Amino acid sequence: MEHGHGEEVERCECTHVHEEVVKDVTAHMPDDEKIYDLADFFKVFGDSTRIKILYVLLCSEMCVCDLAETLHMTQSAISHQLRVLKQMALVKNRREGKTIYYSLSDSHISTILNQGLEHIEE
Amino acid sequence: MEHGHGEEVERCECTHVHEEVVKDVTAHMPDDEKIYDLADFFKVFGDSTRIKILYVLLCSEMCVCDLAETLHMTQSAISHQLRVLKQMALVKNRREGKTIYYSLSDSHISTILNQGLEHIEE
DNA sequence: TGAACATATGAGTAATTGTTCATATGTTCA
DNA sequence: TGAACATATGAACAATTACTCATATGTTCA
Repeated sequence: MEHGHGEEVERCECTHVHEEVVKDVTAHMPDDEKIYDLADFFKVFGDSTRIKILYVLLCSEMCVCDLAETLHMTQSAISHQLRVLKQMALVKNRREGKTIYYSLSDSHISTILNQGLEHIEE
Repeated sequence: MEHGHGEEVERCECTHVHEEVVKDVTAHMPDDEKIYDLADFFKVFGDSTRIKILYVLLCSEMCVCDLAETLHMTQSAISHQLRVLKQMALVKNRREGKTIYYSLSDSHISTILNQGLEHIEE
């Protein structure tokens, strides 16, 4: 049983592909670009330092310095991670003199964190 | 103004820590272990191959071979990722002869994916 | 203006991770 | 039983990533 695309590299050796299902599912998949964006989005949640930062900001707006103190990490490490969170539009900041205060910029965040918690708690 | 823990390494040079806020927030943080589990959970969603697999399975139960065909990837690569998804209890499988069918094992998954989509679509 | 402070950032490094390749495990059927 | 098939897995490698260190940017205040 041929797969019908001789010009492509053969990826799968199985001879019994269920072609209808494959076609059907393929038709209902989100665009590749959207998939990559989604993965990048969740990647941001896939680091404990960033999760901690989000939980802190869920509780209170905070400056970089206090975040570092709270999480027992260097100012630089926190600053780097805040940059990642900001790029993904999860946090925003405002300046007050020398100090820069960060806060959550999206209301989905607690929902997403809670869904995650529900899962890992079975 | 001392921070009051001389035995610890000094992580933050700022001299103006807002101690009350730090204390308050610290008291309301989830356990470290839970934070790590959460990060590990979201890490699983932070890869486009795994996201694709989840979207496929959201649509239909499927064998490893068909997944590889659908996503244009090797059987081995898919199998490795299915292992990760299974360890996180996101997918389950059943055997039927030589074939092993995978399907979603958790109803939160579509909710979580949708929350992510909502965010990246602004 | 210049010193002190709060934050940001680039380069370097160690650790993690996704894929490939080769091969092992487990099932069916002649 | 042994050949063919479907899936799983370990080792190796390339790419990514989180942190550190040094330093740059930007603000305040004397």
